[in-house]
Amino acid sequence: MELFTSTYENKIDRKGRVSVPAKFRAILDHRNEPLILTRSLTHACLEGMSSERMNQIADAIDGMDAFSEDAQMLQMIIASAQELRPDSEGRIVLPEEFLSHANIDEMVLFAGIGRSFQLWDPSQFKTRETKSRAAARDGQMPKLILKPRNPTGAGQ
Amino acid sequence: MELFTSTYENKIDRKGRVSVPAKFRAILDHRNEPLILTRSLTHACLEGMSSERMNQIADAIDGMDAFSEDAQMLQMIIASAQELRPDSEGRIVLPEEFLSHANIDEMVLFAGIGRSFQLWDPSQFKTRETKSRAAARDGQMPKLILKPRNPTGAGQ
DNA sequence: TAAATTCCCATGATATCCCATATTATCCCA
DNA sequence: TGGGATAATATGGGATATCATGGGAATTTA
Repeated sequence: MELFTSTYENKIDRKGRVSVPAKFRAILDHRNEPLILTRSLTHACLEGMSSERMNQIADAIDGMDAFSEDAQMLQMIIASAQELRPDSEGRIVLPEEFLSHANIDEMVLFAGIGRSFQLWDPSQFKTRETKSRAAARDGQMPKLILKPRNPTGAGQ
Repeated sequence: MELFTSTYENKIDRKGRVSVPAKFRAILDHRNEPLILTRSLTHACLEGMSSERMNQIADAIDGMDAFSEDAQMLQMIIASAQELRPDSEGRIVLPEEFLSHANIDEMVLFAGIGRSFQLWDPSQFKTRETKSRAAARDGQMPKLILKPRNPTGAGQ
């Protein structure tokens, strides 16, 4: 499975359009799946993913007690989701509630985080990155235990 | 598993391209995997690895609480990683943020360190090497404990 | 019908492809 | 074992393709 990696900083034009990075589009196109955006529950950013990933989240919520506080909170992820179809040039228009949630005005920073990606106001992302790197230098790195992967992907 | 060994010093041409040492390419090609570069969290250098390792990190994140601090720090690793496909001559173009992180300008030193390799500014690497060797002569040699390997390689 | 959205084409910048060449490493045979 | 032949590698540069971005025109929405 291809991963969303790296960061890209793209401009919002006067019509409100912004290019989805070609590498990200290629991953979505390759799976022939539409792009889903949601507002992050914990950060001033947006989450982008394939609809398959959104289904995984729905499945995870279905596995919980449906009336629990946790389930209801996570349902907000799905409630805020929008399917955005890029135009023939690979651009999308971010709705107003998305822009304000992430404090995005003229530039969008796309950050690949593996199975999904995030959309940030560039300066807010850079602040976060600086803090993470400082924490890493201070030895606050999380334990990372790498497991050999099943070549067939069957165990995934 | 084949190891990345030895050091190579290659030139960055006026288009910003630099040859990945053929020996390193052969290891990656052999696994048919793209090359991933990240900025080291601890040093002024870049880390090169196969995408297999990036997938392992993504798997580890999926197994964690998605909203935890730990998961977020690991996501930052993926966000700062770039997948670089060498051209038909085996060259890559190092993006600006990578060059500045490692203080690389016209030459790149590739240092094989086993399961992965590093990219350094040649003079900074040589300074490091000198210091390490001096420390070793001063008796600051770490204990090196070797274990017999499982011939099948199953135990990693 | 005015405003907003979508479609389509244009363009500059950048990255990639492809071929050429010098230099180094490897091979092979006397 | 030496040394010329051969192959692999790093490097250079022109041609081509891709990508992000811009904007006019057509279409939809309110």
